[in-house]
Amino acid sequence: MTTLKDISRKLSISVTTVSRALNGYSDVNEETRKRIHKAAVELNYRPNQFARKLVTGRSGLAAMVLPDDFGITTRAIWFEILAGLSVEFAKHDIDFVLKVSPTDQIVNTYQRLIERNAMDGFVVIAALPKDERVSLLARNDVPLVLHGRSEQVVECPVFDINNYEMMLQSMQHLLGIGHKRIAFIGGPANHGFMIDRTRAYRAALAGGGLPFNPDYIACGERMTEELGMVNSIRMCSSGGEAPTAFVCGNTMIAKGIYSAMQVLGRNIPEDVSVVAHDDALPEYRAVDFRPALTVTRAPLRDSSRPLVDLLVRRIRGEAVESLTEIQQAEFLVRASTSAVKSIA
Amino acid sequence: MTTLKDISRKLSISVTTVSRALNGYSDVNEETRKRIHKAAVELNYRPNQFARKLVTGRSGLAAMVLPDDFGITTRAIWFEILAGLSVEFAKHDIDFVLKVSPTDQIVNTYQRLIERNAMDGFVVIAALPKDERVSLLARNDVPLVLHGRSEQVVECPVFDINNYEMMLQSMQHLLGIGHKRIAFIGGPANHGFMIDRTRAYRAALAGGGLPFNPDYIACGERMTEELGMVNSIRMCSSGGEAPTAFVCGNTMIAKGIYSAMQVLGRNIPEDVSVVAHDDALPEYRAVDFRPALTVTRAPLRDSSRPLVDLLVRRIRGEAVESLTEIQQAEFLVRASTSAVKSIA
DNA sequence: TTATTAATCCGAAACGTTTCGGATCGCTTT
DNA sequence: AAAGCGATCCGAAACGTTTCGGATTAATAA
Repeated sequence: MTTLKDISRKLSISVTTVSRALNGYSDVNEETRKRIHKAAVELNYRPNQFARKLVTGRSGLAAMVLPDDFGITTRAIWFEILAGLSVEFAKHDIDFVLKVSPTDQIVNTYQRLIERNAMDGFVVIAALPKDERVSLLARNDVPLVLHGRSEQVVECPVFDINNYEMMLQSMQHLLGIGHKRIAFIGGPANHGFMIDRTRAYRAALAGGGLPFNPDYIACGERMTEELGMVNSIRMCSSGGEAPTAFVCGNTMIAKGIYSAMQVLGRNIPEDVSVVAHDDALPEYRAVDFRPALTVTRAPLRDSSRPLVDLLVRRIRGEAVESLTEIQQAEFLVRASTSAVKSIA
Repeated sequence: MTTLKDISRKLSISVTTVSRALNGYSDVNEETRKRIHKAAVELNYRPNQFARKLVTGRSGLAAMVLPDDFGITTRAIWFEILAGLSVEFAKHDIDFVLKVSPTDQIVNTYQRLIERNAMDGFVVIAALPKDERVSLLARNDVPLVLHGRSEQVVECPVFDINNYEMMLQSMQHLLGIGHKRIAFIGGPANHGFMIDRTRAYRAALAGGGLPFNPDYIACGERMTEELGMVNSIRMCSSGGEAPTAFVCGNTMIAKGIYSAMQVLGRNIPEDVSVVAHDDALPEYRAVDFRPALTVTRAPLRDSSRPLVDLLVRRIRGEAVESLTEIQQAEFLVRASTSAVKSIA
């Protein structure tokens, strides 16, 4: 543990100057700066972040709070996000702390964390339209970055993918090849991204002169294979006409639909087309589906960097107005979609 | 942000006494202690852990370093572990920081973390017989707790499950109902737990007077469905006699075997018995297998508490000798195992 | 020559704790 | 009456930074 004082002593230079040299202030001679840097590496100096925090207020810690029932989707996804955040924060010399809390205690957990005043910032995932976490943090003036747009007007950086246009694109593809009965199996109805996608779904139907059929839309808290399976089976086997195409909130849902169609003896894409949004989870690779899955693709891993960058810039004090980033998903047509057969 | 000084001022009591009262020292009058506690909650006092760290050396931070290729198994498992650790550490007022690092940089990452001197301790998972991480940490005298026994004699707390006896139990069950050709599909050969299980596998065979057939044992870096699938198919379709029973390193491998047996047209348990070790991952529930899977069960989630407890006790300075804990797995016989048919 | 200025440097205070080494006071022993 | 003791309290230093407000020197401008 070498300290500023050690360097100071060794070089007979004041602690002040050593500190200023190391922090790149302009009022230190270039030559002494070099000596100081040299001594610093020789002595293997590492600034004590706790001492620094005491005076600057910055701790070099950022956190994320997760519900212990894992919400929206599966563990694998969360891990993907966590891993990405950890490495991105590391690039900024920030340690990433993970808090897991009972779902009904999430807000309390935030409250305690805010009081302790140890975190430089938070990343908040899966924004709800009115998000209590967000308002709590914003009210206490602690930096946060939001994944997904929240309806409430808050002063905080936001990262999101273009859910609306993404969905529009999928729909227009299907409409363009003649589909008239298109179902949408999505996620939790109250989440921002689902609201956007639903809006786009309805807009696309309207644009194509098609009616909105409430039986053709399914929501669910957890976007799993099961959700895709049970809902697609239900839609295909209820009295009315079955959909000729499905749009899925993610690839797991699509996987469920694939299984369901196999059970029902319908072929993809001859009988049913399938499109999904692809977060690029390594465990559900769209190209490995048989037939390969047509998707809008926006790798979840790619969201870590913008999230962290935005948060860091907010912590550094940049104006919030400039801190919004929307990622465009790419549209990849593969073998799971084809023109509708006119026999319908 | 209220500080000791605020309480001190409000009560006209020295900062020293306030500090000592709050920390439970005996040299403060019971009545003043009460006044101080009252004022502390009124002012919503939260000790500044950074100031504290400066003088005590304890930061209230513990970390785990993971490889970015996730090693041994799937993301879901890691998340299970992380979540458990986070909530257990929280009970001790310790923040859990997650570091993800390129696999070939793991040791460097530890090195830097040690130099920065910011973590009170580390939890190290999946011990190798000679584990560089462990020796590095131990050499620098930083507290760690080990999951899985390491061969090298280090002074550090260890938590593990009884891999050897567990395996013995599975084998004896199979031997007891008449199986003579028992295969073992495990995990990465160099890991401690795999070594223990392999030893038990061979010991059980020897105990039953059976030969060790190297074709009947399969290792693999990642304990996935695929591993179970390809190896069981290979074993069943090579020239010699097929195994009548499989012991699996985890339930994912078992799942792979189930699929493989279906493909090969063999029935479980009529043609083939299957036993697995069950970490109790919510996504692979042994009771939901068809037929339900016989297992040795030791929920991974249950390991968080002992791990954290051991580490905290080590940090507090308890003698390392007392800090070893071995969890006994329970053996649950279900429908996937039955007496061997004599037709073989 | 003297006043300004630019380039360097530094002392001391501050951040919020903990802890060492007493100090005070009233009682009990000798 | 002096000494000793237990119960309470406290001042000041220390932990390792950053930063405010100068101080010093030499060169430049008046």
